[in-house]
Amino acid sequence: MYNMKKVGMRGVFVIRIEDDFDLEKIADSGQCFRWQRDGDGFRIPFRDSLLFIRKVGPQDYEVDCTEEEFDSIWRPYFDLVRSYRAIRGKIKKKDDPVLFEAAKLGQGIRILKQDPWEMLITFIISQRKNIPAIRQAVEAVCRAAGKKKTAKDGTEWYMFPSAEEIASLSDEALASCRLGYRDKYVRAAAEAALRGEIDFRKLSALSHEDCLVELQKLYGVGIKVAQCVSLFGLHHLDAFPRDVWILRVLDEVYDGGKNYRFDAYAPYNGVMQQYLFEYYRNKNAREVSV
DNA sequence: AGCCAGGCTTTCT
DNA sequence: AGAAAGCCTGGC
Repeated sequence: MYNMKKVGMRGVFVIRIEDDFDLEKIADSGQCFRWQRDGDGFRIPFRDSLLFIRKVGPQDYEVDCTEEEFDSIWRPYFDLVRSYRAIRGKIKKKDDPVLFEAAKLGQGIRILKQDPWEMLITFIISQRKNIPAIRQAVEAVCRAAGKKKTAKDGTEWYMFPSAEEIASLSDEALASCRLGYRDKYVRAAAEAALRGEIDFRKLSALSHEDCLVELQKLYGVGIKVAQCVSLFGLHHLDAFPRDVWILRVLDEVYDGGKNYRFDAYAPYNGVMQQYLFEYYRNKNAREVSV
């Protein structure tokens, strides 16, 4: 899938990625809310690691970690063992011209393998918020409850807080994150995790459908949030979150969803959802701004 | 049982 | 002012 070559500096090397991979599109795709633009690259927090990555050639990316760290942490995170070009190739223009166009514009999007706990809290917070507001709220929770870290180059950042750390916040401290009515959902999820009522090690052994049932037992978690956690946190690539944009495109293009061919794209409907989401959101944004 | 309206906090455009 | 990657509650 990719070749690697060192460029000399300690803990810095260049990786070649010969598949769909577009940092800008992934950053804007609404699946990750903590990526930070930094110069011509991105700083990406994940568990207790922080990666700086920037594009240095058509398929070449400089990363500030060791090869071992890239292989063990970041290759799975970016899902580089899978070919998204091949998934995109399943879409035929004659079968579905809208999805074909969406996938062409969305080429480079991947489904990241993110931390399921972080995804649960993040998508609880996302309810009725736009993306900039989600970023702000998630970062506030990290600052309030997460461990402070200092990267090799001195950059300070905060880990996403554990269930224990969130549960131990006072009402005042949680309220200062300004989550609005969602703060009681966040606290309930943290307390459920402490009681063992939600355990992602057990959840990862279940089918996508069983995951949805388990996740929806949590207060404040409905079908939309459950699908997002399943797709972005548990990497069930057939999960198909229906947000307002997807409901809109299913209604307007696929006759309420009847004409969208889920069977044809299984088990990758979640990838298709990302193409449709980006395409329709950007299309609408352009129309509004004109 | 299953559907639907109303309400909810805050931020961004 | 209206919309924003929704969900809960109560009433039919």
